[in-house]
Amino acid sequence: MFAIGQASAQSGVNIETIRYYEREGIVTKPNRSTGGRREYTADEIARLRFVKLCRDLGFSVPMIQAMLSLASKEERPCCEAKYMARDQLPAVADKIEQLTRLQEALQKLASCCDGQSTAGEMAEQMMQKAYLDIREL
Amino acid sequence: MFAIGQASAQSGVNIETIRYYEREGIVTKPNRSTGGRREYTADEIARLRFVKLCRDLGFSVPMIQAMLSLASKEERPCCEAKYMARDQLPAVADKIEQLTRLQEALQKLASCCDGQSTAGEMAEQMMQKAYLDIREL
DNA sequence: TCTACTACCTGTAGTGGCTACAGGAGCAAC
DNA sequence: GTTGCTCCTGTAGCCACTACAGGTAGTAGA
Repeated sequence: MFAIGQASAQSGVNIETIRYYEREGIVTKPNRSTGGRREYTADEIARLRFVKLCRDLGFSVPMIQAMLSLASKEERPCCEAKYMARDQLPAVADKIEQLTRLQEALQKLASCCDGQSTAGEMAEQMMQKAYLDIREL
Repeated sequence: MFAIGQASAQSGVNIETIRYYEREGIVTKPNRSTGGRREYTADEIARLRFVKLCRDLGFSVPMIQAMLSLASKEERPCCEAKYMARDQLPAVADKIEQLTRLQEALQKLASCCDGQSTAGEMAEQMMQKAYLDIREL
């Protein structure tokens, strides 16, 4: 069992944010000690980490709740979870694709600079290229 | 030249949000018509699209401003832009890696279901696996 | 030219997702 | 038992939007 401070350190989620997630029902309420303090299991901490990961990746809370519900032990038809997972996949694939384009633009910018021309000129070219790529999506 | 409604439709950024970005200095002020209406160039719309893309990908506004400043025409030493681009790259690479893990977990969930066991059992296994992966980061 | 309608304007208030702070309580070590 | 840390609840504030109110520009038809 871990106190909220340990859960925060292990998950990377701010203590205040953990309590906020609990208030909002984004994560389940943990057990309490006799003194009224929250006690987290390793699994609960893993879920916090999962929420943080998804938030950092730009997913909305309702979307994260949908993904977490896939991991719930409720008896629901298998096909439902399958379709829910499939619903999330295009969004994930889109994000990966867009990030890859951004990465390429930044890599070019970081590598092609010859120390002669100004950064503005180089960056302008690269970012124009990135804009064009994005415009084609 | 495009009106704000067209800029919104082409960039996917809400009209109110475009005005907010202008107020906050996140994008430059566009020219105005004689009647005082905003008029956007294709390039300004591309920048709006770029901001939206980055926000959707979970980047903060200051980070996006840093990336946009790479594309500014200011005279600044080339190496500075290069280092700025290099600063952004690890964050982008991290996001791609984490999204790829998430994608794998969801793909397994979407494909391995045999229609016999409950979704809860399957998803629990998959998500436990995903949690373990994340824990190792 | 008048009227109706739509898209735009400024300004302000509200929302989602946190984050910080106030004031107090649990608990371990000395 | 008191010092010092971590925790508690509750509330207020911040960032990044989003919605709404009340009014103006521009356009199209009678």
